[in-house]
Amino acid sequence: MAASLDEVAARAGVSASTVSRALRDVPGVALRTRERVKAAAAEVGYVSNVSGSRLATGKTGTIAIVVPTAARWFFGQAIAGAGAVIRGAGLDVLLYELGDAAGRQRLFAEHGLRGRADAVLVLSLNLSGSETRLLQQLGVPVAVLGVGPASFSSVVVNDQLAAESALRHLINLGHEVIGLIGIDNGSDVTSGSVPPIARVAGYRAAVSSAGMSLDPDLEQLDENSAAGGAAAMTRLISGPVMPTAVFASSDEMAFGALHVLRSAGIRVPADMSIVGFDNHDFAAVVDLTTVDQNVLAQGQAAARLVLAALANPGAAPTTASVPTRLVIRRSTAPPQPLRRRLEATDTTQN
Amino acid sequence: MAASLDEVAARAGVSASTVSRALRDVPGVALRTRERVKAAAAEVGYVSNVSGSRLATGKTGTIAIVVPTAARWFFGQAIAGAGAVIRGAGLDVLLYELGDAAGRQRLFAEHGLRGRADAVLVLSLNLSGSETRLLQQLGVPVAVLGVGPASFSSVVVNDQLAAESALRHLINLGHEVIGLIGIDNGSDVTSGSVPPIARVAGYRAAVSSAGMSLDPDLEQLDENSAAGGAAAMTRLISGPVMPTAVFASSDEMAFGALHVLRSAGIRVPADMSIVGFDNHDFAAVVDLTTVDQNVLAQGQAAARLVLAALANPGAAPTTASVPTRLVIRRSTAPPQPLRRRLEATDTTQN
DNA sequence: CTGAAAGCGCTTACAG
DNA sequence: CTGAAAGCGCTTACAG
Repeated sequence: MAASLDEVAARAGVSASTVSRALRDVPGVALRTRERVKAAAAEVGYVSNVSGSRLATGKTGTIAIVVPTAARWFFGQAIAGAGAVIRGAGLDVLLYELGDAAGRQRLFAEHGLRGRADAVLVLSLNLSGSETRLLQQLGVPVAVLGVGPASFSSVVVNDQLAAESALRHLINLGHEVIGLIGIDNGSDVTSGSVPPIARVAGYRAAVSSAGMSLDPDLEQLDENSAAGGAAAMTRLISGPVMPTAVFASSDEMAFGALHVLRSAGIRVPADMSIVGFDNHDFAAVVDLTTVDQNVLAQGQAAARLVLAALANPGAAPTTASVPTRLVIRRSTAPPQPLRRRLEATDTTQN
Repeated sequence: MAASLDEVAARAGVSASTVSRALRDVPGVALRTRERVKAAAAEVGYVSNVSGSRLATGKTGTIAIVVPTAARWFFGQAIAGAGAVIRGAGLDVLLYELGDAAGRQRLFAEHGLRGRADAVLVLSLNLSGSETRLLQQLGVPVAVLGVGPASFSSVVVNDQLAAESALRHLINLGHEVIGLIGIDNGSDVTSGSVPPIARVAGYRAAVSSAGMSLDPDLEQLDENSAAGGAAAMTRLISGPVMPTAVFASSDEMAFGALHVLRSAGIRVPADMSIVGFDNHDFAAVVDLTTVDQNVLAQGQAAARLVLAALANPGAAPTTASVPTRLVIRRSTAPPQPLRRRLEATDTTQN
């Protein structure tokens, strides 16, 4: 059904070699010849057979994106960002979702990627030593989104500093008892490796340097989801010491936390301030003060890194850093004087 | 660097043909020979070169998923569902995000898909006649998620019936003035084709058959996002007639609407009931009554359809229907008696 | 600037 | 059950 190179050659009255060269715009073909060939190709609706050219060139024209799942906000954004850059460069994207531990094992152990892509982009996965080795054995450029092995280019965000700035905002507002809702990745492959530790470190650093003491009861970890955030906030507001402000390590967790506060009659920000992390699409809708990390831009940057490595195979791996910024909305305010807080609490208990 | 078929053949002391047959588990190879070949392949770490086999067989071992963007909840779910089924069948997924109108044009007009995949899965796109024709000319099975041309298999949801059931719930609760927040896709390619019209039709059918009259002021369309939902709800509560309940055509719109109600001091469900559509991950968190449409399952079903078409090329296109169900949460309740409503409104205005 | 030929790494009738 | 040979549709030195 599809026309072949030879048909175009016959129609244009040249050899297949010339057709090949003319159509790919490689230099060394007379302008008139090139035009004649292109016209002939258009007439028969010729489309180059990718399998043929891949075999001949050894290039697949494809970049693999490896991701825990496409079904979560963060990864959807990252895929979209990286995908746009990749397609902009004329390459295809092959999407590998790990799904679960078995899927992860399968992809890495069984050479699932071998020969299928010219480069691979790993999004937010804590790569094990053996996984890193398997990726290296692929013999193609690899870039990662998030902290990765030194042998790969990477795109990072300074999570600790970003968390510190969020905390400082709370501290400058006058808060003296600040809780943390942190991410506990557990063994869930789909949760990726949103650097939870760096954000906790930022919380602790800011709290300590403000002269406040760290209290384990004020640090509640849970799974990175609205439900996890709700559970963590429930523990905070029923714990031994009630914070006047909370830093949540992700917006999704903050959303769940906000809901618990609302159900409990605890007003935001009057009775409790809350800051998230992400600047998720819904953060603006619920007026959540949050740390913006432009995930789309991170995906784009990662794709550019891998494209650069493809263009310049010898180059050393580089690390690109995407800036974050605090977005102030209406979920943060100075703490209320104690009396008003108690009154508000009484009202709630009616 | 990678070992070739011939190396394995030499090592196992057989011909390349036999290696090829043995490794792919095609019948007609002596058991002992097969084992010897597999052992030799394992020893040299042989991995079949996909370009070579693709050219020889004409099969790519790949299914293309065409989607407006991976950066929206609905499509992330659908990609994950379809992807799991496709990978389960041992095939790769090639992801084509349209991005914008230009990207859409490029993919369809420039034979972007030709020869790259054994089948294509189109997720929620209103295909034009020429796009349909171009897909047919690909000569591979095509399946769509959502309403599509009769020549392709499709997975649908009965949007009208689902909307009607949501409305009936509101009507049975005693609501007599019910607003609609509908989806206005406009010209945004990334919004896909969530069948907005069918949901509006369901709203109208239920309202009419309950003996209530349709009022254009009660139908507010906007873009399918939290911001759009917020804008539409703002118009509803500042319009000539104040509804006691609202049906939102998507959960994202409902989230925005809920936020506006909260800001306005209109209590849900005491002063206003609201039903969404999707059963988005966050719906449970905000206690939103909604129509569950299992998008993951829709993606899986679409992938199964395309796999079936691949296995049985002659078969006629089929349509699979994924059931929806109303999930009752705490955003719906009977309307308050008029007096209490007025009191509540007064309080708000203080 | 152009063409004939070899080759990319497999698979598959065909023959034995 | 096994092997030699042709072929899948391109690209690319090489020669002219």
